[in-house]
Amino acid sequence: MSGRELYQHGDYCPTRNIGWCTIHGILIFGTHIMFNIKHSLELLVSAAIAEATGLSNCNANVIYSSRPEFGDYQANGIMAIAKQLKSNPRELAVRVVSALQSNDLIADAQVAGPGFINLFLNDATLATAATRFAHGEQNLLGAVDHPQRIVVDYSGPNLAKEMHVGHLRGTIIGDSIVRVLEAVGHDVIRQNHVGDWGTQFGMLIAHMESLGENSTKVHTQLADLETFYREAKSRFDLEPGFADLARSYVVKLQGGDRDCLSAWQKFIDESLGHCEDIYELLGVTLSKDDLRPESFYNNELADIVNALREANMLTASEGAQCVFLEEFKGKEGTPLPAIVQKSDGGYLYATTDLAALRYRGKNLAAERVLYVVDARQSLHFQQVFAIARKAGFVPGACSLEHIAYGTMMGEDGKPFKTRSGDTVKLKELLDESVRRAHDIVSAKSPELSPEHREQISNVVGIAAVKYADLSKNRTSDYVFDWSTMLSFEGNTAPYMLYAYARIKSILRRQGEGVHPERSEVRITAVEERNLIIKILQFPEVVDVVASECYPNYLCAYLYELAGIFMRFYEACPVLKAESDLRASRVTLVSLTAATLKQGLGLLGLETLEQM
RNA sequence: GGGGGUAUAGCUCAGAUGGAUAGAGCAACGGCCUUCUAAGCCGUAGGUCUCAGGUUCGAAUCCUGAUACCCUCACCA
Repeated sequence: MSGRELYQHGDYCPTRNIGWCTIHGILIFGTHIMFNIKHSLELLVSAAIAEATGLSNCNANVIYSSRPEFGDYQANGIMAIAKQLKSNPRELAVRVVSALQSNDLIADAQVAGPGFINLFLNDATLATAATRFAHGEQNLLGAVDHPQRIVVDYSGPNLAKEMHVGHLRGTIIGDSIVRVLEAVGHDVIRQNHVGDWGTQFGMLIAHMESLGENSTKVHTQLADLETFYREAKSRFDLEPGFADLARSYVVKLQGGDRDCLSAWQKFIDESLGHCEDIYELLGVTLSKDDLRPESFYNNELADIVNALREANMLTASEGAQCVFLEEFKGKEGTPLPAIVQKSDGGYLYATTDLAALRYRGKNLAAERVLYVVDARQSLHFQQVFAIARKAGFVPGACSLEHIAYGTMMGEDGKPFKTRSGDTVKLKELLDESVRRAHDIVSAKSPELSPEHREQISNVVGIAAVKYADLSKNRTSDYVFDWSTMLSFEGNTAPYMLYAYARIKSILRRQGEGVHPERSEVRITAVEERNLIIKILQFPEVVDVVASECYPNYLCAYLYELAGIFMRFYEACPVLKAESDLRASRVTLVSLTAATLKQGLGLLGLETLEQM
C-alpha cells in the first residue's frame, strides 16, 4: 500500500474547472497535487467499487488500454473482486459503472469482455487540462505527497585508474534517478563513494615519488592514468625493491605519515580531475560536495567492528572477524561469512560500506538509500543491508535498495573490451561517439557552419551514448554496438533530438503570432487528442520512475511522445491553420516541446534548437 | 555443489501491479518531399514468448521441473 490515503466515502467536491475529487481535503485532480489521470481514475473506480460492494481498499487495477476501442484506460480489478465475492464479474462491472459518481473526467465507461471496464476520457476536460498547463496554472510535475530524504550512492569510480566503460551505466542511471527524484520533490543527497584508499595506492605513490617532486611533471605523468597504473603495476611485479617500497608506503599512509599523505592527496586530486572532466563531458550533476570517498570513513572502521562486537554479531574465524547471518549460505550449505576485519587487522569493502550506511542513516537521516551499483555486487549489498539492520545502524523504517544494473557487452557477447582485451576508457568512447556524430551531421546538414555542426555533434554524440544505455532495462546486460546506437533511427537520442528540433522550428516560424500562455487548446482531430493525452501522462511515468528507478520507462514514454508528435505533425498543419485552430495547435506544439525538454532533462540529456 | 540472474521476430531490444489480437527499431520489400526540417511518415512480411507440466475465467508475466548461458559464494573493490 503506497503513499496516498485511500478514498473516504462522500468526500467529493466539484471544483470549477477540471479538478474534482477531494480525498481527505487534498485536491487530487486539481492544482496542488501532481496531476495524474491514472490516480484519479483509480480513485473514482475504487470509490464506485466501494459503493457497489461495500468493500473498501479495493484495487481498481487501472491500466492503459491496449487498443483504442477499449478506451483510453481500462479498469481490470472487477474480475478479481467478483471472484472474491463469488459473484458474476460482468454484473458486478455493470453495478460499478452505474455507481460511478458523475464527474467530468470520464466521458464513457463501458463493460466489456469478462468484466473489463473501458474508460473513455472527456475531450473537453483534456483540452482544458492542456490549456491550464500551457497557461502555467498547473505544473507538469508537482510535489509528491510525502517528500522523503533520499540518499543516492552512484558513480563511485576507483581513483587508482581512469574511468572506463564499466562506470558509464552507474553514473548516468544514477544521475537520471537523482534528477527524477528531485523533480517530484524529494530531498536528494548524492553520494559519490569513490575508491581512494587501499593497497594499490602505495604502489602508485611510490611510482609517482620516484618520478620526482615537480608538480607540473606529476600532472603530465598522470595525464594518462591508465598507462601510469600499468607502469606502476609492472614495476611492482618486476622490481624487487619497488614492491617493498610500495608496501612500506601503504603502512606509512595508514599510519598517517604526513609526506605520504600529501603525495597521496596529490595523486587523488589529479585523478579526481579526470573524473570531473568526464562528468562535465557527460553532463552529470555530481560535484565535489557530493564526494564521500572511502577514506572519509577511515576513522569509523574500528568503531564499526566494536559496535558489531557489542551487538554480539561478531565471530572470529580463521583469524578474521566475521559476521555470520542465518540467511546467507556458502558452499555446500555452510554458513557464509561477511568479513569485516582481516586477520592482519585491516578492514574491507564491507566494513567501509557499513560505516557509510551508518553515516547515511544517522548523520544524513536518510529515509531511503539507493545504491546504484553493478548487479554482480548483489550479495555484498544484501549482506551489508542485513548486518546494518540487525546492528541498528539505520532506522528500521529506512528503505535500503540496491539499484542493480547489468554489464555492457561487446558484440561477441562478452564484457566490452578493446580488440587487444583492455578495458575501454570512457573518454575514448565518448570522443569516438562525438566524432561519429560529426560525420553524420556533416553529411545530413552540410549547410550549417562548422561551429554549429561541432556543437550539434557534441550534444548528439554524448546523448546517443547515454540514451542507448538509459533506454534499456537496467537489470539486464546489453550489447554495445555503434551501428545500432548511432544509426540515429528508432528509439535513439538523435530521433528524439530531431523531433525536438522540428518542434522548435515551428515555434520559431510562428513568430509572435500566437501566445501559448493565453491560447485555448481544442481537440479537432484524433492526432491532437492522442498528443494531449500523452502529454498529460508525463507525470504518471515520472512517478513510476521515482519509485521503481527504471529510467527506460521514461525513455519509452518520450519515444512514444515523439512518435505521436510526428504523426500529429504529418496530419495537422500548424502554421497553415487559421486563427483559433492555429493558436490551439501552436500551443500544443509548445506543450510538446516543454514536455520533451523536461523529460530529456530528467534523463540528463541536452536538447538542440536546430539540427 | 549452494545462491542469484537471463532465455521474446534473422539482429538489437521493450513488454510495472497476470488481461482482450505479444510491441518497437534495424535488416528485407513497397509507397510518401513544388506544402511547418525526409535524422521523418505510412504500409507489407516476419513469433510454438527455450522446453515440459501446473495455478487461473485469462499466463511472455505466477509456481514446479528440465536445458543453455551469465554472475556470485573467506580475508579485492
